[in-house]
Amino acid sequence: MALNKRPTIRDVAAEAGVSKSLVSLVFSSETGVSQERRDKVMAAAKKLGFTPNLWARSLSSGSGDFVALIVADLHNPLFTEIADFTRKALLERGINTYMAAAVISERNGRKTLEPSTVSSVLDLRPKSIMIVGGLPDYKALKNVPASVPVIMATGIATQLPKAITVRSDDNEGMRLVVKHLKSLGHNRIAYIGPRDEAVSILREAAYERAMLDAGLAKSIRVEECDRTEAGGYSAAKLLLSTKEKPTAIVSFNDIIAIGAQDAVDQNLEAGGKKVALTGYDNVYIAALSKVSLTSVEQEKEAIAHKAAELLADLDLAEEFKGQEILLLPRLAVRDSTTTASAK
Amino acid sequence: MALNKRPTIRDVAAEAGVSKSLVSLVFSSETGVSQERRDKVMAAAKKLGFTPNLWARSLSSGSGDFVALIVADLHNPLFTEIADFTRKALLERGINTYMAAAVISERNGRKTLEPSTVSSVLDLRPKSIMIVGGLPDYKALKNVPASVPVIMATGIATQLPKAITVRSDDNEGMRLVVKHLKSLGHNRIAYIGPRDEAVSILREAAYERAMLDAGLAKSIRVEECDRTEAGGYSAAKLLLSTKEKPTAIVSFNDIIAIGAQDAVDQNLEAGGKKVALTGYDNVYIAALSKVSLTSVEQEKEAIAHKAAELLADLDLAEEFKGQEILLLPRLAVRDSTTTASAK
DNA sequence: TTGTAAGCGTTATCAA
DNA sequence: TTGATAACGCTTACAA
Repeated sequence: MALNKRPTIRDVAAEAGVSKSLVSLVFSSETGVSQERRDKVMAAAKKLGFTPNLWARSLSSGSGDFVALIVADLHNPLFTEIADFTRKALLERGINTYMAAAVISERNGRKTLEPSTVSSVLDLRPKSIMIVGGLPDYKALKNVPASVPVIMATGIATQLPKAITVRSDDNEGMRLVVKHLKSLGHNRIAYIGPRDEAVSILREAAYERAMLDAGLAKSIRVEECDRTEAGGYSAAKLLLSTKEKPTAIVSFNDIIAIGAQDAVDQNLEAGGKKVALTGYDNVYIAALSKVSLTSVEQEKEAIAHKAAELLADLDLAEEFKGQEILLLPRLAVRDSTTTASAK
Repeated sequence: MALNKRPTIRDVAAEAGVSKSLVSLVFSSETGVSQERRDKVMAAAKKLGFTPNLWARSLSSGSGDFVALIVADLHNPLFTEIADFTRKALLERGINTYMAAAVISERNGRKTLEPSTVSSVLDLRPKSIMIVGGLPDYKALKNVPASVPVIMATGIATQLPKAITVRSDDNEGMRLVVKHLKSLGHNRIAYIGPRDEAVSILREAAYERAMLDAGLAKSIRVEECDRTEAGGYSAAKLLLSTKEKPTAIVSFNDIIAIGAQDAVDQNLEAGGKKVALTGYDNVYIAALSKVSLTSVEQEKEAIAHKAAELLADLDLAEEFKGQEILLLPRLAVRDSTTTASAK
């Protein structure tokens, strides 16, 4: 029933009256074919609407001429934005990208990465791989051939010693946050966030270090919560119900902060003082004027560009193998820390 | 350098001491192999860590055992949520999905679909295809073999006469919106939105029809804008600066409405009356308590389920070829229409 | 510069 | 129930 079968190299060869290897040559190399034949082949290809099958190509050649992008979570705008920037940067270099979403399934409460996601991408034989965000596990990526560089953007994979990590410096990010809050006169600064994987643990540690450095060690108060608005809400609610209410709350990310914002607002309505609040990631929701959340911008575009550079250049990637590339974040100051009263 | 080459059917065959066709049989059919050999093959496969290469498989067999999901825009939560629901529903039926993001590039101001996205997906030979959202053009999809059903979720593709459209009824959605606003006493109800493709044009028409049916024909006032917050803001600003200010503004979608919300708030602060505002899609941002936007829920989950049903069952899809499946939307009422004053 | 033939990892056909 | 052998769409020695 395949009425509309795509034409193959063979069809083109027949049409042009040449061998199929010659057609292949025309499409894979700039030189080595006489102009005359080249024109004939191109004409035939155009006539039939032929485009090479990318996958048959990479099956045959052992490696495809494209980069694979695996996005950990499509609902996290931080990830999709970085993925998009990377794709754009790669496209400018004339490199095709293939973007797939990681399939994460929840078996009895534990998240696991469906290995088929990764293995099907590997079967496509990309020349390099970028993973945006943290994955629940990295088993499936152990099978990546040594010749294929793996770039982690944002996430951390200690289990992949050869991977290159491109992320922004959380220590610096938290330093910015704490410094900003301290300069506003805050003295009791709490933290809320999850402790579910490398990034969250690192970021909490970064907060603690920043507090120490700022001489605010004693005011540390941490409340663990999950990565949802609801989680942020309850954690903040809890903190605000303690006797020693914090005057500011630092959140692991924007989603959590947005949940916490409700608790902060309720506290204000109940006659409490305005509690300052910060997020992290500077996702576009944080910038909405209704939300107006002070947040740490990880410089997504810079991360994407650095990643694209490595993905495009295998030699460069080889050089950076196993390293961590840290970029400097920047603070986006908004109403959640600067306005004295609720709107 | 391919140190970690994945084992192939041949390796397994050698290890198990059988022919490679037998290994293939074991992995592709439940029956037809003696239990003894089957066990031997499975043991060898497990030992070597073999999993079949999905793409070599579909290259050889002419069609892969998976469904392709093409998401028009990763930044639109409406789309990613529907895609995720669909994937989940398909996974429950034991069907693999492959999800790819459409690459839309902007050449001198005109958006076009990078045909490579679609043709690469087609080269993978999915057994059916779902497109979530509207694409700038459908040329690349003309090549889909007649045997492969195409399901459009949310979007409309008049250029694909064989495609099945699953979407919610915009006429009903707008009827709900207008009825709701009318019941609140609104008499001047304006509309803002783009007119860039089928869905937006249809929705605007649905609004006009709903207004007519409600006997509010004379109060129709439409302002065109692009699909961004900024677009919504300026359109609303414009409407509110006219002499006959609307008392309510209906937006094409939530993003636009969120932009319009700022204009509405400013109007209020400037001493104006509270203008009611509605969105469309009921994206999760609309539900944030800071935003609290009345919106039309398209029943994403129902759309996803219907789509999954069609994607999974080729015969059923054949039956519905070229048809449009309309689901009933529902109104999510929130503060943006019910609260008399700003918070 | 061009063609022939083998092979990428798999399935499918057909004998054995 | 099994195993050769020829595809699938392509690349790539190797020969011509």
